[in-house]
Amino acid sequence: MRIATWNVNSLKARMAKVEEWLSYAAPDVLCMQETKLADGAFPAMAFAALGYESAHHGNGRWNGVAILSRVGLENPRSGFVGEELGAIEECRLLTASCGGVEVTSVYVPNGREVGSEHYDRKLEWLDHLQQDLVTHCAPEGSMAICGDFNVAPEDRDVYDISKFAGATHVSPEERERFKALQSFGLEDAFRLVYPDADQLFSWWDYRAGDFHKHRGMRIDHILVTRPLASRVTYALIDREARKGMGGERPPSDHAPMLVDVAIGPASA
DNA sequence: ATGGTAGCGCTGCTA
Repeated sequence: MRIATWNVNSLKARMAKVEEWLSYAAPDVLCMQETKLADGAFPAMAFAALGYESAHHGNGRWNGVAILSRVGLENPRSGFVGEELGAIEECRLLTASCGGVEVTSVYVPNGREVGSEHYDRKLEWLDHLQQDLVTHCAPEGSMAICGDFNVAPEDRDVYDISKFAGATHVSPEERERFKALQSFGLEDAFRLVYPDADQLFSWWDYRAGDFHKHRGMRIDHILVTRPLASRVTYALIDREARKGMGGERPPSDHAPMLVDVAIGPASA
């Protein structure tokens, strides 16, 4: 089974690129973030025509998460467990059962600046995610939590740690919470395949030519429980998909990431 | 170089 995640930065602006990417990357499951769509505007029919069932959770202007699956999609549910109408999670969390795997599409708050109220909300949001996992999920099951975590787990996951002094995405508090997810029983699928690779990124600022200067961060992750981790055969951050073509605008500030797990109908 | 770009949507916010 090929599981992928992509922060598309507006599905409305990116639909053609997403369809193109589906056709050549051929994931069985794709988690998207920042669709920036209301549920009623989500192009479920277009994805169905490509063979994908889908679920979407969005309010419109900001955030918005989705799951596409061509190996079945059952029991979609959004938000934190027991939460009233997404008051805390803000259309950033969606889970569904896809081909025997509990798949979550997650878009963690950015945090803006360390010490700001937005930063505090980011930490609280990550605590909520952890609490839901501990209370309602079993690490011995088959789970994949995929998305934009807005956390670079290690110094080697940013282009120059000295440029990030006091910045979000690398603070000890954020990294502690990322490690807590791992302690629950979730493994960073990228690191299973590339334990020694440095300077491989999933996001580059649109500004100042950062992409072409290789100034990025690895903040998009696929975390898998051990039954899946033991069957991971391949992983890739598709940097090519971040390039603009022939002077076009770049497709998103994030590259898609995928992982192959040797289970299910599409196993390698 | 405390700059810079993209998306939404029409003013400034979010990233």
